[in-house]
Amino acid sequence: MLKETYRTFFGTLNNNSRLEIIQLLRKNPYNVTQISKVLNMNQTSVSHNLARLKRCGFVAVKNNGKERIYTLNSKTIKPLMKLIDQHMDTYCKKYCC
Amino acid sequence: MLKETYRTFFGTLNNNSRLEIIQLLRKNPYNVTQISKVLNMNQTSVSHNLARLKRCGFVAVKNNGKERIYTLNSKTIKPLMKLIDQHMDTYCKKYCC
DNA sequence: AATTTATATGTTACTTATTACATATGTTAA
DNA sequence: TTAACATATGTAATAAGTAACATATAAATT
Repeated sequence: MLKETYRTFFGTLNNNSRLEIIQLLRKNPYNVTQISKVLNMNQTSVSHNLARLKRCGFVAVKNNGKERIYTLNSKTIKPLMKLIDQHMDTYCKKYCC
Repeated sequence: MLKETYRTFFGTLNNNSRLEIIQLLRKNPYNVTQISKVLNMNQTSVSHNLARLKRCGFVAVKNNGKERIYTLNSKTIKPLMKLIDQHMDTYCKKYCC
């Protein structure tokens, strides 16, 4: 059902840890340990959150030996985040928060 | 803080009632009672949710006598929803849900 | 000015999500 | 083949969000 798909989509984005991961991956691809260290999150939390991001097509992963390198979806999520930043610049200073 | 702004933004979208309201307002502006009837939600719930949507710049409101007519932000939220629909079309059938 | 209609707000029981623990799996190197 | 490193998954206490009640405000009609 469409409604549930939206919920999965936005539920995925509505989380500090996942947003921090997304912001990091906007710059560069990283593996789990790197994300974990840079963001000062424990590894299991990073893995759980990456699993959810992957399930929704926000990130893709490729294996490199024992590492797994995560990349942000540049076709849809990168431009989406840009559009959202624009909305926040224009509206969220006045109305939100 | 930026992180909190994102949370407010996505938290607003991560809710069935508010998503239904947004989908309805993508078609047309409506007043509270109309939204309430069409979506079969109680009025207080609709008002609470519209208040949050307004706080974040998702909707605008104008008074018409005792009615208040709510309009979806056509500059940012309409195109945003379109982009999200595109992402879901491409990725969410395979990965999500 | 009292009544009706339209909308907004305060509060709380209940539902849902998150985080972090313990632990499992998978890969490489000695 | 076992030790070490990298990542994933199951589970549960805790934290956060939701819905719906009661009630307040505001405009128009009588």
